[in-house]
Amino acid sequence: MSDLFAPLDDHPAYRQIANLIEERIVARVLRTGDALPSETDLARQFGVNRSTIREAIRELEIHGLLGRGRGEKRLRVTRPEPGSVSSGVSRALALHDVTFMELWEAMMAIEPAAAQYAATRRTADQLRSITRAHARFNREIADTAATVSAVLDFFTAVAAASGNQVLALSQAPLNLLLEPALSSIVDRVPQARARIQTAQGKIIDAIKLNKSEQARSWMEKHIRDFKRGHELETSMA
Amino acid sequence: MSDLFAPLDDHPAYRQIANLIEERIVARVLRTGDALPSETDLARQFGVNRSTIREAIRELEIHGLLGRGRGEKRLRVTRPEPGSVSSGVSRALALHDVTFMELWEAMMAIEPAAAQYAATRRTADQLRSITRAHARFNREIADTAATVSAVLDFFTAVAAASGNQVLALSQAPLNLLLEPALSSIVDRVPQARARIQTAQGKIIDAIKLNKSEQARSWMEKHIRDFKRGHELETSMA
DNA sequence: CGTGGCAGAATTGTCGGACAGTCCGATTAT
DNA sequence: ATAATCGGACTGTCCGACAATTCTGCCACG
Repeated sequence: MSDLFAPLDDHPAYRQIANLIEERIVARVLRTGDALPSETDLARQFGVNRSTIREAIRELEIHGLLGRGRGEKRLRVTRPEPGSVSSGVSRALALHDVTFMELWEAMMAIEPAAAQYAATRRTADQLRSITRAHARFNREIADTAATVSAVLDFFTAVAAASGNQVLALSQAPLNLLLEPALSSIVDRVPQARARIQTAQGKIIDAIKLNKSEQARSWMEKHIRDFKRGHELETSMA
Repeated sequence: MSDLFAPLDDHPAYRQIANLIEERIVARVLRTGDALPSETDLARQFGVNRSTIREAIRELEIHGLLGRGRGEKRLRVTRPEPGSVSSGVSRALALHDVTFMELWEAMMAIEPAAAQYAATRRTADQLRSITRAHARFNREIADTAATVSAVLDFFTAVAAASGNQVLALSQAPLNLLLEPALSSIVDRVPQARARIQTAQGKIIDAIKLNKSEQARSWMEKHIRDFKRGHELETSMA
């Protein structure tokens, strides 16, 4: 199984430094909100050139571990938000030519679970977020883009209300993948809007009344509908 | 909903360049396997300094869109693999203090689905990967770390066999989060090994015989066991 | 006492150039 | 044809520099 010699990979300095800083952040030595030392200072501490430091921080910045408020110069330690991570995942998936079926299967696994937990754990505030997305969906009947965006917001709000960060973070990338497919469906399948509206309403009712089983099963129906919509849409292409 | 003025964010040059190159990659102008022009050349084309180019490339390299084979100098376009993306996700989750219950709920959503699809779609090769992980688990009864790693490999192999890249990519980060918790369980709950062994065996049988419902339900049992194990383990801490 | 404004220090983004180590390709030797 | 060799190309790292912007301490003023 294992060879006698492993291929040695020499990590360039900027990668090592990135890892070192990351360690400190994950170990909470550098806590969220703390400002990072200046690039010059870091260069001195690590005994490398500022250019090298810059390449290292770029890595952490991209991972969302470092960031800065708008118009702020110094970097500070931040906690990566779902959005910053999910874009990376969905770009990866896009490049792998994900099919609608793959996406759909994943949604069938994740969204109903999220709805179920949302029904038992949602706060009043989270419920409001969900209804707000639903209201926006009802309002934006004309504009396809706005409609789609409201649907995605609905999913995001439900996932957030599940009180489960892992589910929320797993759900986030699905949205970005769903967007183009959903646009076509909404555009070309007339009955789609009405069905989405009904389903969202039922899901909200269940979540409001803490009926987890109902929330789950309505979300399942809702997602199933997407498959039907997609089949209709492709058949009329 | 939308303010009158959006906060304008000036994109630094290295970010713009990164986006430009990324566009070309996503649009398949630069295709997988193609070698990227040299840094000097890119600097000339974009009319910026090589340092700037380097910071831009770093971004794409981290996202897994660029990479180089071992001991290769030139960068080439690559497709991001689950591993490269998942580490980012799980780091994000780790920083958010994910609880075992959150992780467990997500596993309950994803792993049974993966097992189910694996049972209907696995190739002979993928089945071999799964059995190999199982065999390694059986062999490594002494070393906790090796045992845990074999369990994680089992999950990875099943997810890969599901033939669904979205599920596979959603599953990957869970492994990294599971590792520490599973180590404790394996270390301190004596019956854990036996139960894992049984469950893996049943799952493999079901996948081998293309019995998707059985694969799903055994995977569910398997994951449920983790919760029991975790409860036992914490109660004896 | 709080507020606003200002000069100077600090910091980032970008630039130019430089050099050692290593990889690649072509040429030459076996 | 295969193996050794050599020069060019490229990356990783360093140095030094400068404009633009932000931060900070200080001072005047209401």
